[in-house]
Amino acid sequence: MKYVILEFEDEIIQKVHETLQVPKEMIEENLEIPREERGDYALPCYSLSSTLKKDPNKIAEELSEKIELERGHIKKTGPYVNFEIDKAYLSRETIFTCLEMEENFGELPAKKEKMMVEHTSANPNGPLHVGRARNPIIGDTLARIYEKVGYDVEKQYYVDDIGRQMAILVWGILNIDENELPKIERKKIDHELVRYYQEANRSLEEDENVEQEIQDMIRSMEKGDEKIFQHFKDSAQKIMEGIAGSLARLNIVLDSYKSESSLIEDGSVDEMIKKLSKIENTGEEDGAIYYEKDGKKTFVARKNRTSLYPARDLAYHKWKGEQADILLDVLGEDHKLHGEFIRNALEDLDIRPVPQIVFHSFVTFEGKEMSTRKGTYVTLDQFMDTAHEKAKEEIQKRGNALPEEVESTAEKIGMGAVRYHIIKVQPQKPIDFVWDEALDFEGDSAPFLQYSYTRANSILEKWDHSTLEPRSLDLQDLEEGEMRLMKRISEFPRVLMDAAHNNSPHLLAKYAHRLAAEFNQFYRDYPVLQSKNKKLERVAMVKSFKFAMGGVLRSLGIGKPRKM
RNA sequence: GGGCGUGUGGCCUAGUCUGGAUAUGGCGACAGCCUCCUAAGCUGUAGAACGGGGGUUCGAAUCCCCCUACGCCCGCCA
Repeated sequence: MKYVILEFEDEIIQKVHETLQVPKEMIEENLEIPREERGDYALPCYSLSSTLKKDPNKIAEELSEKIELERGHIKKTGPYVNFEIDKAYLSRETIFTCLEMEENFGELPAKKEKMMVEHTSANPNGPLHVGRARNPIIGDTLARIYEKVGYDVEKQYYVDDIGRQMAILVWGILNIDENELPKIERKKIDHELVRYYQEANRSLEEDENVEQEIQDMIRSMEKGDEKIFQHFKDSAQKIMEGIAGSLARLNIVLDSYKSESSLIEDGSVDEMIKKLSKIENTGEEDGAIYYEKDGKKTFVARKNRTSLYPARDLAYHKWKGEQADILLDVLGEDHKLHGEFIRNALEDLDIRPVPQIVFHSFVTFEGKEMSTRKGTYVTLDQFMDTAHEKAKEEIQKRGNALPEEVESTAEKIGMGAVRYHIIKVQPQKPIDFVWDEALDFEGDSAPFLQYSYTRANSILEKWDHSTLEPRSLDLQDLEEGEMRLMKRISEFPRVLMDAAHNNSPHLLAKYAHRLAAEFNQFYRDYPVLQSKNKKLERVAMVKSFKFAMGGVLRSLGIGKPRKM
């Protein structure tokens, strides 16, 4: 793999470093990507000027005079130095790299570290709703990005099969007559069972005895009552089937599941509580054990010494750390404090690695909170079905897809739209889910990306497939828009690195949109198959785009329709 | 009361970490483009001094302080 853009960056940093004798990190920090007219990279010399105690104009002048770039040129503009890469060279090499790597274009050398990305981990008490879908979409996209950047990634789901939520569900299943429940609106196990959960919550509010019965269940489960324990595990298992089914439709597949109950069964939670009680920041109150940091107490064990969630989650993180070198958790913003606790406590216990945590804020539905308990939500399944139907309608309206492919194409477009709609917004920003926006298939949407891909595909299908020998192409006199397209393509590995480094999957979505837009312009301006003297060259560019966009879509978990 | 996060044209959004040269893109609006590889596309116009105020700086959407609106959290729940 040869990525000209990365080589160019290195060259700039190296040469500025040699000329000014300032640390490379400092140059790297200051090097930025300016607006297009000014070149590919820019170095403002102001902050260098304070360390070097020299006029920034002088520094810019010195750099522009002394530095000779192998594949590009350098220009001083006031206190700035602008670097421009030789576009013909960049385009040529990018074409070669794309044609050689095909859809692996953009991937970086394999790294030694094993990574574990934990995402979703929703309580198994009912189907995922649109709000809960944000977590898996962020998690899966990050996992895909990290894979592309070279890590071996395991996608993990932590199944909370013993909490209060489970007790409520199990109580409902054991005590509520199916006839009292509303009709099933979808034949899917999680949708069927959530009715018991919702009805149990209603009983809980109306009847005080129910609370007592649920407490009793939790107590007997904790005391090791095998029968109750089995009920908990079975119910969780069933709901998990439903959740996994919904996720699979979005191209989200977990590699492994770890249940909370297993950590209790194998004694690792007790062990963790023992470890905790030995460290300085731990205290006891009334027999209960807590961890304290910055005046904030987190209880890890009750006075009867049964474990609390924080202790179990610590044991879980210790276990994860034994499976991988780098840990990444994707959590809702309600877990921020808990996340801090986990990181602090692991530090104090000297347990490594400490996880990186991506927090995302909540999704509201047309301004209102979504709640599984209250049943006020749009389920992910419902969203996916509606997206599929809308995509199907659009396909039929246009009539470009083959009849036998309508369903599979509608699925790719619909599911792509779902994922893209969620992933294009940075995680920490709140999303208000509005049907019309979610199902807008124009502009900044997945179908826009897929459309550009099918356009490329369509050209390539019409091409006679005559021999295309990259090295014998005439790539000397490329036109502006051709080079712009290749430049855009060449940025892919850089974007992947930035998205991974900042745990910002939305950066990839933004790039995907820029890439598709660039191709749409190329498509308008440069006939490919009708071209008299550049047909093969342009076919090579279209192929390059198809490979690059194919890789981008794969990293976003979005399907690639052939026609649409 | 305290902590964390968010506030950018009518609406949604990038940029904020790592301060820099005319603030990104989409929706909507208006005006255009299909005898030519799919118009889910493309071109153009109008529209924001970046929640408010103060400060640091040669320079602030970006850093610091105060205020404000909204979300989340502050349980021997998870």
